[in-house]
Amino acid sequence: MKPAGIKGIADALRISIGTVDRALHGRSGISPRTRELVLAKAKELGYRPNAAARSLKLNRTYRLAVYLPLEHGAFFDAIYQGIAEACRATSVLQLEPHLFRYPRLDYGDRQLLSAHLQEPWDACIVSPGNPARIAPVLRQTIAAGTPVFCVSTDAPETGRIGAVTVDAYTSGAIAADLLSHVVKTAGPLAVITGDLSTLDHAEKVRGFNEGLSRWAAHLAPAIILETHEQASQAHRLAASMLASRQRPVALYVTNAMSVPVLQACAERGLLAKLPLLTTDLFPEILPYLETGAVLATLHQRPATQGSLIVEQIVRYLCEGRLERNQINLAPHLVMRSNLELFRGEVARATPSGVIQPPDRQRALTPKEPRSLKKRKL
Amino acid sequence: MKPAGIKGIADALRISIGTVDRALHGRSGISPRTRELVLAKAKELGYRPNAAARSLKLNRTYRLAVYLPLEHGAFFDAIYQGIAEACRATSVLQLEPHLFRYPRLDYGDRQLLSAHLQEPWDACIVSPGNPARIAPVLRQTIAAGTPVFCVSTDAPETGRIGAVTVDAYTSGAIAADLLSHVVKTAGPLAVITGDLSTLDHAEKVRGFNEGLSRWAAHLAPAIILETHEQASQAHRLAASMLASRQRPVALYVTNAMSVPVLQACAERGLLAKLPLLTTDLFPEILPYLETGAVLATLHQRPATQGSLIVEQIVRYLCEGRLERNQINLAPHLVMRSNLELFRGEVARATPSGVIQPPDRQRALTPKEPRSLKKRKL
DNA sequence: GGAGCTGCCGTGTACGTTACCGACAGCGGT
DNA sequence: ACCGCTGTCGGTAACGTACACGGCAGCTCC
Repeated sequence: MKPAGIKGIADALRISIGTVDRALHGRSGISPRTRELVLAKAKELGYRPNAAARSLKLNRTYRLAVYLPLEHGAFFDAIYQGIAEACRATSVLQLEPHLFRYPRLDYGDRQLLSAHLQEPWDACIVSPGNPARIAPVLRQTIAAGTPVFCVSTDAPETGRIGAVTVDAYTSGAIAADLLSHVVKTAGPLAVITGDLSTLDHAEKVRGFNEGLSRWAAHLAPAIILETHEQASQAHRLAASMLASRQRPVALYVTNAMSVPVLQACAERGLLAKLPLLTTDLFPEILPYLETGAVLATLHQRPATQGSLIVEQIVRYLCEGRLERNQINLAPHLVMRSNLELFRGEVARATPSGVIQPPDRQRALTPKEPRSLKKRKL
Repeated sequence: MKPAGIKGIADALRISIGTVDRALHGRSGISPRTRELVLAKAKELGYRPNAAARSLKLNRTYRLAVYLPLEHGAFFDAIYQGIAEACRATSVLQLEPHLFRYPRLDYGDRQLLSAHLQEPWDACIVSPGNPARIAPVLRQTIAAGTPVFCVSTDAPETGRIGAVTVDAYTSGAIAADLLSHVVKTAGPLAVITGDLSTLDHAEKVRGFNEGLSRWAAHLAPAIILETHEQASQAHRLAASMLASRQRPVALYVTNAMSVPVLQACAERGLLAKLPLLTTDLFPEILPYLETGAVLATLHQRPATQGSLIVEQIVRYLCEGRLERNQINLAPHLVMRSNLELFRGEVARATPSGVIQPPDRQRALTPKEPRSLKKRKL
């Protein structure tokens, strides 16, 4: 009826629970024959370890290393908020998150991870902006015994245990889908993105373009502008594009550079005229959403991603494996009509964009020259 | 540093753990003075009961009564799927959900709940279609010691412990928001709804109308059609409306009666012409979404609601209270562009629309005459 | 004044698991 | 024959909590 415990197996085989424990957990000091017998009986009786008893016995705090970039502060702050919140809410075992931040999406993560290779972390969370670049270090970390979990972006080929992402391709496709219905006049569309060498942005652009070609034959293919994550450049590019002869009929901003772009629109009096789609939800964008100047923003639900990855970690630490090792979330479409429901998720981050845990916080200072950013990938 | 256990309090006061236990759990056999001392020390030391030890000690299965209507089968099936899934996934304590179904949203729930008043349920989940009508029974249930949780719709004035809902008003508002951008030609809008006496539908219509007046001055106020949850009537009403002189320029279906309405549209060759918004995600609607005949559907995330309410129950059973007793979810907007991400959530329900747990399943047969539906409320 | 009762409190056991200690057989070496 | 070593297994304390049981005062009552 009910699944037998370790004692049930021991009684059924007339051996001691110590032997059963050795067999089930691959410990040494047991003959291969006995191990086979125990494992067979365990499967027969449907053994499921009692998580409560286990976490009671080995009552330790699990140390969780979280590596997030300082770039896109508000977004990654919200991810860490979700992580910390979930760690606090977990009742079955106590998790202690430690945050480490590095300067940019594509630089600094490897140094931090390498430095921690010898330390006894129970799990670590990374956000691999450039999966291929960081893969070797992740493989080393896994080989050293620390399970790796990915959030926001994924690196599946490294053997990471679990991942929570939002589908970047779908984000782009949704943007195209919406604009295909809203934009009736023919004309070019514009995509303002960060850096196409970043997987996330490339996927969004791909989804947007494929969506356009499928659903919006009346619209010209999109103009792609790369801001390289600099506000001044974003403003300059947007302004010059809006002043040009080939003015776009709608805009889609795939990164957090919405505000300078919106300012450029406002300067030319196009705020109410031009359908605008943005990405993420942060305080500065709220007024634009409320007035309808921004049609919708593609909310990547960072807090949800953070709490889900912790949920995966808990499950992995308890059961030793994951049935679904990748969770692909749908981005939420936030508009003036449902904005109220998301107010709780915005602007809970610290103003500075840096979260300082009381115990240990190390932020790497950028020493590597900027030119190293261009890699062969 | 770390929160003290029951032993820590006992040592600090130089008394036994038995006495501390009596004080903390309000048991008899302790003097008021000692109890005060213990409670004060517990607060001072920041006592947090060890969930693992507790659930190990009282290693019982909690019995969970789930009351859901047979009407709108697919939707409530999905809620139960979410509940059952979450019960299985809970490692800290074992939950055993028992499903009871009653014929209609507005009839049959009271009888089931009344009949169970004397039974020892550890918690129950209800979906109060008409909160005012069922409130007395819920109050009785709570008074009898069974904590009540609401899903899909809420009855906050009854003293229920927790609730998970999607914001019906926002669903309507989102529909209006979308149509305000998509529909450029002036004309009336049509809302096909169930029964305006149901709170859920009334709220959606209210949200839709207020959204229209705020954001779509160019569109005439909506025509409201009540289907009373009958497919034939839905088809008839939609067909006659589409044939009338005042043909609407867009449709919004707030209940699960989309398919007959869509068929009526198809019969008049309006499928590609008329912007259509629907509610919920079920297998029959998938082709319409794929082709773009349905612009978007407002997915009320029944599985998510189910798993979240179980999460609330677990938290309540472990900690004795809830910090947030109401969770208001945002509906997901499912369109052709993000449909793929939701395929896993659709059509996992049993074909008959009735889930039969192996042990005990009682479905009330409708005996009460239909006329009783009209109550003074 | 002892029996019986009540109020208050300490002690012990059990929950299922992990980790460690020690028992015991078998073996080779001295 | 004794020692030491290895491989295999049994036994058991302990994790923090819940709860039953028993003890010890103080009291009443015949």
